[in-house]
Amino acid sequence: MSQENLTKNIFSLSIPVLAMDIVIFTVYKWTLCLIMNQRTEDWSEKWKYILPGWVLRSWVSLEQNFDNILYNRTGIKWVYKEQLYTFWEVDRDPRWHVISVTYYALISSELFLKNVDLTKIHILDYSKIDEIQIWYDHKKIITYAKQRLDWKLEYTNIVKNILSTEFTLSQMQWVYETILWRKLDKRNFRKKISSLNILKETWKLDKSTNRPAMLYSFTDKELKIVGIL
Amino acid sequence: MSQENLTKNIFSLSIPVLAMDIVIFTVYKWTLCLIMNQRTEDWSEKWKYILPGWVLRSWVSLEQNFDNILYNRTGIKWVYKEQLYTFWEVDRDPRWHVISVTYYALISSELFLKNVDLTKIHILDYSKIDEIQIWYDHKKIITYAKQRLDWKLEYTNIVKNILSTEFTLSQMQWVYETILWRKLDKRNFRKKISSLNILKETWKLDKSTNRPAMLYSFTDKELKIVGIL
DNA sequence: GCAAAAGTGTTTGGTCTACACCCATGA
DNA sequence: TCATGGGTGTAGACCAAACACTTTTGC
Repeated sequence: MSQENLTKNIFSLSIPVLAMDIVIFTVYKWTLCLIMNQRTEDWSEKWKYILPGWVLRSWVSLEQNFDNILYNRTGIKWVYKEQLYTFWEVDRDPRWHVISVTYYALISSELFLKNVDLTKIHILDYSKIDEIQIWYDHKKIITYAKQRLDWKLEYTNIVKNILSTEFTLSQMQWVYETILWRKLDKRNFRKKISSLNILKETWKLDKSTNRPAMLYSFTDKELKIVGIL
Repeated sequence: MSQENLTKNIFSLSIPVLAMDIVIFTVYKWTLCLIMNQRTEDWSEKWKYILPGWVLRSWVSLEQNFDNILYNRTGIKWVYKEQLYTFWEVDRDPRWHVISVTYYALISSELFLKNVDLTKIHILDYSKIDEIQIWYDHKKIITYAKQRLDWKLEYTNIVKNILSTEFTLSQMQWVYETILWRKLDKRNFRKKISSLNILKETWKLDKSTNRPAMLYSFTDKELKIVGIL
């Protein structure tokens, strides 16, 4: 059944359409970015940015659905993800009642750029989202996802899902500073991170800067609750 | 359309059934309790406890749906509520794919007992849930709700939704101790609470104990993020 | 030799914890 | 007068924040 016939049938039962939308964050060129599609509205020529997503079918769990959307749009099989919230989406066509289960995800920009076809999906600067056209209430979802991301950065080791596997402490601090949008004290940051025992030295050096810096990696593979800031 | 015909039609489209289940907590006789219905399984005579809930229809927002379930089952029009999580429910009948949007809610036992018909809905001791029969994976939902409740107790003024409008500091401390299931130091508790400026004295006395105690009420109507413990 | 980023300690103020006794009332 | 729960303060440990200079390298 086509997507269009399906939604028509769903309307006739007077039940809501169940969909999934996903918010994918990355840090690219030291800037927090979103991965989004573009679509025209049916009744106009205007292009708008829209979160990757589609209408849910049976037989597939929510997590599997996420993975399918991700793979379909980016060619990537696994990223860190977390369920965000389930929204009742109000539409301008009053026959439409969409309930959208949303997830957010983190990806390192290296992994993203290696797999993706940039003619089909776009990477856009989070700080500019107020200036661009966004599909319906997807901006509300993005704002909610950003709040959750901020919180998780402060209280867990989630940041490892945005960093590449080896990184310097300065790079890690820059990621915190760009996402949380505030300056952190270098000495206090390093002291705190090293007291948490979540990193190990690789004893390799990053020579891309003037004075070479130690490269670190995370000791734990799993998400861990730790007060970072 | 009957609920049964509706679900049959939904299956034929091979989309998941969308439902809502709600977890209602209260503190009754200094014990954390759940408000649940009872239902027999179709193919057996066994009675099991089930969370209040039903299949979602169009035209009604998620929050409105919650209020409708609450009113239908308890006769109560408003309680504090929060969306919890959206679960993909695996059932023993493989044709069934249920996606359940869950909420949790808090209510003072006075308000609950004033409105409810106890032949239609039950109040049961949270600490005994391992000993009773619970519908499918509703226990998983309850456990998740309890974690969220614990967290919110520690970091917000959410406790006011379980207490009656005027209460003594000892009553407040008892609520924390029964829900979090640990002893708190009386002096430190009172010091912390009073430093937060979230309560005001009513200058009335509770004379039900030996030495009369000051009755307090909350200054803020809204949920507020404050580190309580 | 100088520009650029890496790396490193100490002091201070605030917050958390542990802990024990007197007070007001009802029975 | 005694049993019951209400109410109060202090000392030590720990944690967070503020703050500036030296080191290593590339150019």
